[in-house]
Amino acid sequence: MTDEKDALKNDESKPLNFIEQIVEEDLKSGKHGGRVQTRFPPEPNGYLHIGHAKAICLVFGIASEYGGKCNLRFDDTNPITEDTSYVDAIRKDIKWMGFDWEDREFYASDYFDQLYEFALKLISKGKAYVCQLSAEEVNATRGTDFEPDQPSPYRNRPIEENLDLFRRMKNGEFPNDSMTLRSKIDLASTNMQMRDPILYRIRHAHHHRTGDKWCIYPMYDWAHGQSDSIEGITHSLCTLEFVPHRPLYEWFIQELEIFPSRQIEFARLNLSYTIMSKRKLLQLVTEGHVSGWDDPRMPTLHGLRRRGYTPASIRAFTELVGIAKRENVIDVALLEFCIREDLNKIAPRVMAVLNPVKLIIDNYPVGQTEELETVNNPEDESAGKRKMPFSRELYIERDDFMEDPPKKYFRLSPGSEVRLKSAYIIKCESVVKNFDGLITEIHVTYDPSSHSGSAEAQRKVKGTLHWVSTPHALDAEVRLYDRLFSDPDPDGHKEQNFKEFLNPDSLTVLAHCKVEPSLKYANHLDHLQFTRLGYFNVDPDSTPERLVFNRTVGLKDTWAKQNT
RNA sequence: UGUCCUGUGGUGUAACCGGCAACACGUCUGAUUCUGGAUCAGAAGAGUCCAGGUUCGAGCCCUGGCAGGACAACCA
Repeated sequence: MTDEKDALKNDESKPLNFIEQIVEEDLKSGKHGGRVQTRFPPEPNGYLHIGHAKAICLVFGIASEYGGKCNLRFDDTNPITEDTSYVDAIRKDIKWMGFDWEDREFYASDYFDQLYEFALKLISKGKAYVCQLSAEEVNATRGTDFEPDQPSPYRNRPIEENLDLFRRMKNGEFPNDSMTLRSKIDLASTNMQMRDPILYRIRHAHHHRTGDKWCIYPMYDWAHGQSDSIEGITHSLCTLEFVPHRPLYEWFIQELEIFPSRQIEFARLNLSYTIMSKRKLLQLVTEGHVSGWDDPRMPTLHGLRRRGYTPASIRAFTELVGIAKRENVIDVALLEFCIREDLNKIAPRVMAVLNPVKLIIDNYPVGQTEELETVNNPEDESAGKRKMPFSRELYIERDDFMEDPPKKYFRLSPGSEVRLKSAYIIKCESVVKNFDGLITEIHVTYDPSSHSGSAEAQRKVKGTLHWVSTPHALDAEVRLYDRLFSDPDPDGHKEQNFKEFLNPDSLTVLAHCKVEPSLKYANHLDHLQFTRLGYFNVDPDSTPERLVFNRTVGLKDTWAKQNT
């Protein structure tokens, strides 16, 4: 991991993204004494997804690239949506991605006391007031783009009274929603965020960390920037939707005279055919469209992990998508490219027949079995070899045989010769069909001198087929996942509409898959490549009695064109 | 009808102090046959949102438009 980062840093040909440029300028000018400190600030109200992975790689990456540190800080200011189960899931995901926040695990709720003191300071300066308007009433005072808001009747409440009321708010003397603390900024600002934003609301709710200590909770704007300052964050990286909040972020820093963290925004990741909105993902879970946050079809890190994605492939992906400020939609094909590229190197090749048809070798002795050696991974010699049982009856893929083949069909057909992977060259002699005309047996003869690896075996044949020995084959269940949504941009649709694009065929279970016997106790194997079917992992529910495999990603779909 | 952000091949990201628009994915073509849908070789595809201006020279600087996005939660 560290080596990888160092290599990146030393790669002069790699252009700097705009954030790296900012950091380097700051370093050059000696800002903050050359210190770089970032943070990853998730709200524990959902699972992390591939979009968060981009942010994680960015903030941890920037820190390590410039000799800094990155904190993990849970933005837990809203007790009614947050939960410790999410905290645990988020921690697990960041570790899985390969990043380490060491002992710097913080919580915005750690700063509630400090934040309260800050609020008292703001009130004392006459820059905040306790407002007793209801949410509806506040809305009614809102102006328009070119009309200022009407001032709250409580806007000019005396400082002492504000201090008293705010203390009593904190002490629980008032019911939920009865009053708020608002900052006093500029009701005519063209930036809506500056029109007396709310700092605190009353919530008599149990918090997953502070319990019942507090009944007033800070809003995002009041908590986030100040938490950055408290931690001495030098570069506070966030997504574009917070751009209009930056003036407020800076206003608080100036008024409170605290550490000047700088907020820098970048464009969030969007993936085609994929939903990233946490709210919508939650809906998929709660309404039962998926089995949970870790459903293999979910874009969550938990889902991707269960599906067989590797952290390295996701890191490579975030590197490829880059960092910029323009809205973007990344083609899922790029993510799939990254996982194929990774798995191609590490996944052992295994024989599996999805749609089997029997192949009988007429001149092979009845009852004989031999063990043939085959390489586990042609891309990686250190992966070693294994034995495959071979016998008179085999299964091959039904579409690897054609009775009446087109010109460039290089697989098996009447009279043609092909090689059985790691075994012998065979020649098709005849076929047996049932009443419906369906082929039930293919009869072939084999060339005993064409054993894989022998001198005679140098003879060229047109095609190579994968196979499994019928008496030795294991039954397995293979899950092929299609995309969850049929629309390229389901996230672009507002509100409920995204559900119209749910793909009813997103999960297909195929029984009757035949796999080679070496997979009986394959649970320890993380990744496999089933010949021509794609990359798979072993489902956590799999047992030796019931083998279940998830397809991580299919192989690149050019088979039809190659037709060989 | 406001403020802010952003406009570069199909997608994404580059292009130093203005100097022949590059890389990756995707697409296509060819080679290759013990599977590797890999690999190798090659091709097509943008003249940088538009219109002016400055300049020997503009994706980059200036002016004016246009388009897309964000912002009007007691969410973050």
